[in-house]
Amino acid sequence: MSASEAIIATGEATGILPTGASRTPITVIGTQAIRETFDDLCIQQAINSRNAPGVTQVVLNPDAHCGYGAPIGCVMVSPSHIYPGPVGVDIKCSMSLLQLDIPAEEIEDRRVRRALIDAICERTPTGAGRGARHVAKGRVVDERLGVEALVSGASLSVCQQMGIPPEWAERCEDSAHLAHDHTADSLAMRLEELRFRNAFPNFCQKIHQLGSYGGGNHFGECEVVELRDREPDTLQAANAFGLRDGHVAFLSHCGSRGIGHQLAMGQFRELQCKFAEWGIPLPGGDRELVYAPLGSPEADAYIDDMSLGANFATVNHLMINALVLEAFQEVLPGCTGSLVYFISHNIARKEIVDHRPAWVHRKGATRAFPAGHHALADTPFAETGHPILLPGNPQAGSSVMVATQGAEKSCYSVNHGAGRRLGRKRAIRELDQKAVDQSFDAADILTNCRQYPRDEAPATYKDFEEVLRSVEKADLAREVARLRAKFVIKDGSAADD
DNA sequence: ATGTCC
Repeated sequence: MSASEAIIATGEATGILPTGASRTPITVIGTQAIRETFDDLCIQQAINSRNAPGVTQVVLNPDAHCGYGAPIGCVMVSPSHIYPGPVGVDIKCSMSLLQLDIPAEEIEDRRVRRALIDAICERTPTGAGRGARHVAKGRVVDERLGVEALVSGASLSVCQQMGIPPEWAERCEDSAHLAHDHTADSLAMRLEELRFRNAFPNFCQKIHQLGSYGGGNHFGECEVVELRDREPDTLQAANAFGLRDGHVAFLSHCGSRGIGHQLAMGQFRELQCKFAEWGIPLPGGDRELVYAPLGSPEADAYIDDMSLGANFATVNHLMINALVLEAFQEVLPGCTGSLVYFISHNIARKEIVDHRPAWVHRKGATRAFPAGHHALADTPFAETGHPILLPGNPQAGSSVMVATQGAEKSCYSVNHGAGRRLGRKRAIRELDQKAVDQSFDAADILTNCRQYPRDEAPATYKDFEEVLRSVEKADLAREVARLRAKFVIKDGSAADD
């Protein structure tokens, strides 16, 4: 039986995979059209993850596709083990949304939008590369403050020193990540140890990347908020989120940049060496699925490194939002902005699953706690559920959703976007540059790119409507607002040849 | 995702 034949559909929206008589099957979220997008390797990765030691549940989301060890677009739960691969190479890659008090009409004029693009690009660099690409009005963070950000995340002190409104920390899924022993001191010691071992060449250059987007699928996007409907539930959620219908908002997607990459790769390498040295069998024979039992020095080290990367990503996002707000204020003096939410889709968190604590690894998956969830008790979202930020593509729009009680079936998780349909190489080979650029022009969506990267064109992503239909039919979440793109900030250097 | 080949 081939891997894809192992999918058993149990309804319009969910399917299961048999993975052995005694285990809970994999939960698959997706309409039939979506399930057909899962290729054999993606399914095989899900099965390997499900059969891996200590794993009690795996959820495959509609945006799933092949990843490092585990599919991007999956949730893996373990009460006893931690898995670096199912967090991924970009630790705490996340979404954030800034609501501005600007009516949509004020940015209708293309010249205003062009000025905004320039003002934002002067502050927030895009692209990979050594350190932050030089930008005229970026913010330089020195070594001492960089260390403080890595160790304590978006603390009051860090926010104040970086010009981040401290109240934004309350609008974070997690504003700070602690060490394995729940202290920040151990994180500081771990960071010192890593630097002593020279695990961070060019540390200061990596710190300079605070406030930058990076490349690949990372982006900043100016949106107009369009509430889904005027039903009381939608209005209550929109109100709690601080969303304003018909007004401008700014959506950001980025992660922990070079430092998270260095931390993740270092962990993969070290654990793979230990598995080889000790002759431990690899789950599904895949070295990308190495793991560590909780309580072991290896697990402690991974949790610490993940937290360091996660704190960088958090401060990076908040600084980007502060810089974007500053750019808006330069072009449209007097405007104000407030953070709707900052939420990750590449992180492992300790949560309660089936009444006991477990590490929930979300790899290209978004936490989805509904109204009344115990973990939201002391947050602004206790009565509504927190905002779920899902990038679709600039032409289909992006979505703000909120979880329903049905999200329990997916370990309180949803997808993290549309998911890739075409591989990058194939997209570059098959898509016509002129057609891609003209499609943006026709939709009146401006970009900072001279040429929009073909491997990031909307056509390279799955049908966003079908993905959202999968989420709603499975009764995981409902849409609160659609975000309509007005301009995109992205690394366009690859398409420039 | 990534100092995308030190």
